[in-house]
Amino acid sequence: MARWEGNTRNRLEQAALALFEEQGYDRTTVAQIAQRANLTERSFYRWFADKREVLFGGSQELETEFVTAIDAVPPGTPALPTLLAAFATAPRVFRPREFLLRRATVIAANPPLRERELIKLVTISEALTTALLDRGIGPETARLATDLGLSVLRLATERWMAEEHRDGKGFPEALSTAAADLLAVATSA
Amino acid sequence: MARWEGNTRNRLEQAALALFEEQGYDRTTVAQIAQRANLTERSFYRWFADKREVLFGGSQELETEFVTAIDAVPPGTPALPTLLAAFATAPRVFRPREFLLRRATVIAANPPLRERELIKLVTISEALTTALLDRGIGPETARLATDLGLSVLRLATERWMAEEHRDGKGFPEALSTAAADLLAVATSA
DNA sequence: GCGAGTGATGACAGAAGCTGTCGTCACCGA
DNA sequence: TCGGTGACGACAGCTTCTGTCATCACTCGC
Repeated sequence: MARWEGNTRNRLEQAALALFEEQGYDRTTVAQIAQRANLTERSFYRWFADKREVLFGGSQELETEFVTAIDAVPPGTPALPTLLAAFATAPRVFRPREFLLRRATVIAANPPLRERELIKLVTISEALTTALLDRGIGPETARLATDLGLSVLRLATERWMAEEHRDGKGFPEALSTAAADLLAVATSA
Repeated sequence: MARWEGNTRNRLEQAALALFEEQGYDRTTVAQIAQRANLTERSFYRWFADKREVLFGGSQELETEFVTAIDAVPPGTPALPTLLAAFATAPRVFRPREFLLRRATVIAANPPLRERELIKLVTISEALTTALLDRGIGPETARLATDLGLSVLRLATERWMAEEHRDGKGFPEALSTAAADLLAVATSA
């Protein structure tokens, strides 16, 4: 095996994504992933806790990014506006868009990967709630605001992805629009 | 092995929950569960797709219950009120409360089980959205309303569980209160 | 009653996921 | 130049999950 090539983690991620696309998630063995990255199966598990985790490396960074953005919002801002302001700033999207799309396709097609994605989302959700707590917002309010914020974020992102866009242009507007739509649904009693 | 005892599925569920409590989820093997239920490991997999699934047998019934309740709401009712009305009626809670509490404790302590719980929730969420769609509600509105409704349901349930209660008394009120709190957070821009 | 069909089960084999352990080798600092 | 450190390979082994086939209990039609 060719050792010390560097970039080990990224090599494994790329190999895994490619193989999942080529032959499907469940018909791909960890040994195959490792082999394509010039490693052994055992080494794969030194970089990732399990086979699913190889597609979720950026989760931690995203969480940090969001929390940092929240901390940068002017004090005294209400909970939901705080989250929306943070969302508008944060998405510098670390990974190339193409990678994210390929990744999303693979995840959507495989229940085990969807499960992992959901728990990553919950983890981020809990981090957001905690960040709001640190700003003096009450627990239940923080929790509700997080639910609302993530709902808005998803709708805005879906609409955003459906159109042609460059950079982050227009994303804050998409957030505002989605927030207004949510409010309309909430008040149409 | 003692065959044909009947109630096989339930025997496996009870054995699994007990063992998870006694020695933890990951230190319990499927073979042990099967043995306590007077079965072999292979038979376990004839009743449940995998080790996690043994704790989520009632998920399908709950989904059906909710969807049925939605269909019973008067036509023309807005999306969110429809969901809340359905939630207020549906929780006849099939399983004994004690079982649900033990189950919740085990799930909360084990990430693999949390993952499974999340995807079950998403499945129910999708069913709710579809049920709203069938009532002529637009896709995005249905989705937003489902997000809102589940957020309200969770808050109401948490508060509900924290107090002393008999039957379903007061649960509709808890839903109303939670909905009002959500609205307050949504509008406090 | 009695034989064929049906369904649940046991027994066995085996692939793949995941972990523990130990020795090896490249790199780094003193 | 030498010992420490960290990444890696090589095994061994347990567990999860699946495929396959024989067996046994129950049912239904005759």
